[in-house]
Amino acid sequence: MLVKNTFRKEIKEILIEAMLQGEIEPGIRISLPELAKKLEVSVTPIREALTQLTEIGIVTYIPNRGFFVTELTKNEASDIFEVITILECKAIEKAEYSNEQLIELRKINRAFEQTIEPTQKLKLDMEFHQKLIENYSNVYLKKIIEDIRTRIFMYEFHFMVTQPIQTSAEMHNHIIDALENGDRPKAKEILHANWSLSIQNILATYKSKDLCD
Amino acid sequence: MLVKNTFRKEIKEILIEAMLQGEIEPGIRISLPELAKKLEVSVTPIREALTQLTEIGIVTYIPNRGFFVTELTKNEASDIFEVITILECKAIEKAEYSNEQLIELRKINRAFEQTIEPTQKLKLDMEFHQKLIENYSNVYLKKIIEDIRTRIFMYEFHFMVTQPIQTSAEMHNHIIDALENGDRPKAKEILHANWSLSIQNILATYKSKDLCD
DNA sequence: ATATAGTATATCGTATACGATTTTACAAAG
DNA sequence: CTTTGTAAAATCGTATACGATATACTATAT
Repeated sequence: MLVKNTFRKEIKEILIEAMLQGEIEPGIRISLPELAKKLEVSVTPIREALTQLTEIGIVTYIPNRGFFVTELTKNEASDIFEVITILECKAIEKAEYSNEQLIELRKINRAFEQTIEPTQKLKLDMEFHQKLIENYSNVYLKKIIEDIRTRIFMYEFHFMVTQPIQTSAEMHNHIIDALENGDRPKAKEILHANWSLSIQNILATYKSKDLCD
Repeated sequence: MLVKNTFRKEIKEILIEAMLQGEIEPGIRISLPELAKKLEVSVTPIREALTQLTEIGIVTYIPNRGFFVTELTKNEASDIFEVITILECKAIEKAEYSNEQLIELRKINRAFEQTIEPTQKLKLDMEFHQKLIENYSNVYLKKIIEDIRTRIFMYEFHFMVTQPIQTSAEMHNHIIDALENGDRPKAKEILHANWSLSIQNILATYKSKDLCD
């Protein structure tokens, strides 16, 4: 089943994908024996993968109790929102955008706008953001963004946060417009609002579900 | 020997401290059997700690060969410089500074200015930066800064980078002045220059030692 | 009926074992 | 002397074992 690369690497990827698919939800404890059985490996590489994921915050470790998928507190929501916003704004400030890329961005956004299936929608939203900073050279910065983005999308999926999609797709279009016009400040401003919208929607859903403070 | 907490957590801390002390230097392979012997534990928690450290970039993993302390490439130097600068600038833009804190900052900086012992000097430089953003509430952002700062100081130690200390201490003082005067843009500008100085010194030392491109 | 204590079970965190891979050492050939 | 090939040793990555801890369940006391 698990071949090539270390199991640890593969398991990490599987876990992240499972979180993005809603198979593993925030708050739950990840059962090492169950996962080991499911993946047909021992708990050793699973533990190693999970300890890695604690480092980026998507998994929380509690001694003697195990690994839990991190729930989002209001404080942390604003914390990560702040970080992703300034870093992604820095990225679009400095990235290069060819015509091909802008066309590709519009294409993704059109698909995003037109899809109604929630999982697909989230995937396209994520894809848009990935494409947006694809050409930015700072690998380190992109990794941080990637980690945060994964978490945000996981929470959106978890709560089936339904963004006002026209608003979000419109924002994406305005970002692309601004980039096309070379108006980086404008693009940043809209991107800031776009992430703000995401986080606010998550927090609004929290309030209605009274889950986590 | 290792009691309380998980071994993994303690080992991670020990490893980071050893890197900051120059006992484990960039580029070397971390021998699991040797470390296990030295710390009187099995390799299991060591591996777990090391896999965590790969996630923040301070350790690099190569399949079947093991864990290495990450060497600094020129690209990565500018990558992490960019990230720490924007994040630390954001932190001082938003942090609160009491009189007590400004006094404490000056105190640390005075010690930094007056010390000649390289290890102690680096520690004080690090302490200054820690105190600088201590009151900023964004825990997530502070962790990212902490991780990067650890790496930078490790490289400074590794190359015994001797900053023009009067310049650096002066910059610190100007930052404090600006904060005292409520001039956050000014403080940010000087902080930016301060980190730029650090990174440039590291890169200059690289060039003279022709180690890593 | 509820609370507490004791026991059984499941899981966690680490140690040890073992096959796979890499590194090192040494011998043979050019 | 240098290069190549082979064997031995060391290490890596994962599986398994086991004592420690947490959780679940049962019995007893109030």
